[in-house]
Amino acid sequence: MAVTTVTPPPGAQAALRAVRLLKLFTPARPELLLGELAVRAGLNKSTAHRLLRALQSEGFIDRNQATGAYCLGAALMALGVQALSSNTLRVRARPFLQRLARESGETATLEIPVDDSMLILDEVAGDYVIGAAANVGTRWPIHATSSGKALIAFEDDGLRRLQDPLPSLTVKTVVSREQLESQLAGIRGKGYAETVDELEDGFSGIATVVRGGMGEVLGALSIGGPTQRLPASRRGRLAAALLEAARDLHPGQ
Amino acid sequence: MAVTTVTPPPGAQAALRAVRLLKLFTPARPELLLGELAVRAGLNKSTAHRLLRALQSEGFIDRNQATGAYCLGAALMALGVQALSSNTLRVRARPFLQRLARESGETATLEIPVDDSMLILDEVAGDYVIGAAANVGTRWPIHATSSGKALIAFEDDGLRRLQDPLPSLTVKTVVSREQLESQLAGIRGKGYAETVDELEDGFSGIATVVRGGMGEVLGALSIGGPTQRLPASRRGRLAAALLEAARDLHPGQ
DNA sequence: AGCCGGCGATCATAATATGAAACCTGTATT
DNA sequence: AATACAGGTTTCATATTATGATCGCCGGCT
Repeated sequence: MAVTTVTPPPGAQAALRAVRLLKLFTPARPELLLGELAVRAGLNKSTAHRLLRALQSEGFIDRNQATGAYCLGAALMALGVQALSSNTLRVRARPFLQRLARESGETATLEIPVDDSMLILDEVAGDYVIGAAANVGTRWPIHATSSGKALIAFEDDGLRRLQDPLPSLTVKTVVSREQLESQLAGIRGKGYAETVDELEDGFSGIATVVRGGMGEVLGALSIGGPTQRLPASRRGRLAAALLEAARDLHPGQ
Repeated sequence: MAVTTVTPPPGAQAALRAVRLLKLFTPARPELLLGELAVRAGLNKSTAHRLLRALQSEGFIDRNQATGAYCLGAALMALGVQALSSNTLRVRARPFLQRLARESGETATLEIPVDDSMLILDEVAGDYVIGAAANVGTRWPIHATSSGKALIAFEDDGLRRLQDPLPSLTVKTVVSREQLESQLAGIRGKGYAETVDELEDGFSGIATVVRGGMGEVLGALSIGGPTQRLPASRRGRLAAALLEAARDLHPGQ
């Protein structure tokens, strides 16, 4: 819920390196070899090995017994899910998500920024399966999501989060930084952002930011669904409900 | 999937300390102050502070803007869920869980050990809601679960995992180490373990271990439900299906 | 106003992490 | 079968990096 980016601290190099090793594991590369890890983290093989051992001894890293490859460990799964379920914003936002999903019939999500992506903290589906939250924990690039655009529009120095170059996910994805920046004023004016076929062909969404007690941007509420069910007119109507929810969710008075 | 416990490594003190700081956060204490963290981790306040900053800069730690209290961060949520969903055992076990749940009508789970507890890696409910996996990511004490008992019975030096003293969850919980150890031979003989009202009053379960390619114990498959629906006779019958599933799940032909 | 509890910064000290090199082990290659 | 290779693991001298006692700071409480 950082309103300010925390300064990279001195005197904790080893801890930082260990964390960065963990972050090298992605859904696309769930298993990595020592050499790869060392190169990607910019570490000496010995150093990487030592840190990985430490992480392994705590269960944050595990190894494929057969291949010897490193992968993320069970303790990390436990801690991650725990972090998710004990998140106060998530708990507070739940009823609002339910209401948004019920009233719109579409899927409502709560998302927060993680590095250069938006993480789905919670999700309530609309007309389909109730209770299913299949996408909780997944991440999407900031520049292609409505929630991400809302975030960089309203957060101080939000643009710092954008990766370079902006990856293209569909033919509609905005990959020019200038073009993206030119949308921000409009988003600030309306109070919400939109994505139409930019993330995935046939998917549209709208989103607005959620603020904390000090007015700092914590994340975003969003509603999303099939593009053909969400023309501009309907997006505009749903946005009103979204803005109301975000306002009511705000703690400060 | 450690068949051997990894030796606590030298030369990675800072990384270890950082990880241990993270582990101080529990569902019961999701927010902690610097002082508490330092004391519980056995660290100097300065050291704890420095490490926390490093973790915060990477999004593993976050702070409650209002109170200043430390809590687990968003990057950890993302990484934890990612670890969960990219777990190969989980993917492989899924169809077996579904079959067990369908055939028994009860809830089937896949669990793995994390420190002194069993973590629910995946879950398929039986007759009730399909697809709901409400308990994935939660942990239970090893000594009170059928999966935990199966684990310590079949794993080399499994007893090392037991905490001391054994906490009591219900009046039936086995809290004597000797009594627990005396059950292990029986479990090894039958091939599966049971828990009856030991974890929660009215809940019973059976479990057997899952092994990896090298014969090492990876975790446990279990079936659980209301005690009144699961008398000894039925538990025995279900155990056969459980053992078969565990055998078929085994990779090494 | 003044106090108090908690967080954050500083800095001399030495403990700790570092990485080059050598070693080992199992797998492909000739 | 012998050899080369690719990856993992261990070692150890070096100095970089982490450490923690102390002090300063800020914001709430009385």
